[in-house]
Amino acid sequence: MNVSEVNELADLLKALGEVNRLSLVCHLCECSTPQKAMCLCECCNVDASGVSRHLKVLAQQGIVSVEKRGRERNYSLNRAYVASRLRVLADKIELKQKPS
Amino acid sequence: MNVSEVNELADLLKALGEVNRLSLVCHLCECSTPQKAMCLCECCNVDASGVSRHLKVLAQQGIVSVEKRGRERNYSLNRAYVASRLRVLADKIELKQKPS
DNA sequence: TTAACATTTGCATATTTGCGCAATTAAGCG
DNA sequence: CGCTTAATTGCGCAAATATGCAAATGTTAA
Repeated sequence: MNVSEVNELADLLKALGEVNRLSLVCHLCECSTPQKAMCLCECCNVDASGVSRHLKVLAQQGIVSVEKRGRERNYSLNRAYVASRLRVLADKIELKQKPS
Repeated sequence: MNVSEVNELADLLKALGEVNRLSLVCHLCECSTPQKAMCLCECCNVDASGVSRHLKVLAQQGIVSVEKRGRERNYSLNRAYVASRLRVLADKIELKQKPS
């Protein structure tokens, strides 16, 4: 794992490693349909602008996807991507990584 | 997943989500034997005190274990623990969590 | 066009975090 | 006992981060 890979992974983990952002992720995790940002305000202790900023960070890391619908935006969790990144690290740590 | 579980997990991810700490983890990952802290200085761009502090954070989160040997301390990665925590999250995200 | 609504952005602030340096503790060795 | 080495801790600083409020943006609907 080279330097830039470590950097990228650290960015992903850092994005997940903030309580309110992780709360957002966990909330989205339990939703089968994309969620409005306003609706997501309830699951963490920040106002709308804070949620907006957190969701932006999550989107930049590819953790969530945004879909514009009129004046609202619907967010959904990129389940496969996030899970795969976490498993790659878990496998590496347990020396189970696939041969390259 | 309740509030305190989210908090704990966020702390773990935050500990992993810093480049130098993740570098330390990745380095330890490739070592079959415990490593001296001094030896670990080389894999990240901080001095001994910085490494010490980073290792402390990792130890507090249970990511690494310390073993005193005379005046030096040997660190090793808690592979099973870290991997399992990452997989639990991955499973949750992909809706594959075990029934409780 | 005006009003209402959803979201984002600018700004100021408070807190956290990472860092190096120097001092300190702790252990081995002459 | 001094001297060296390994590691930690206190301190101060700079940079990053999270937050709320208010203003701005964009969109729908009356």
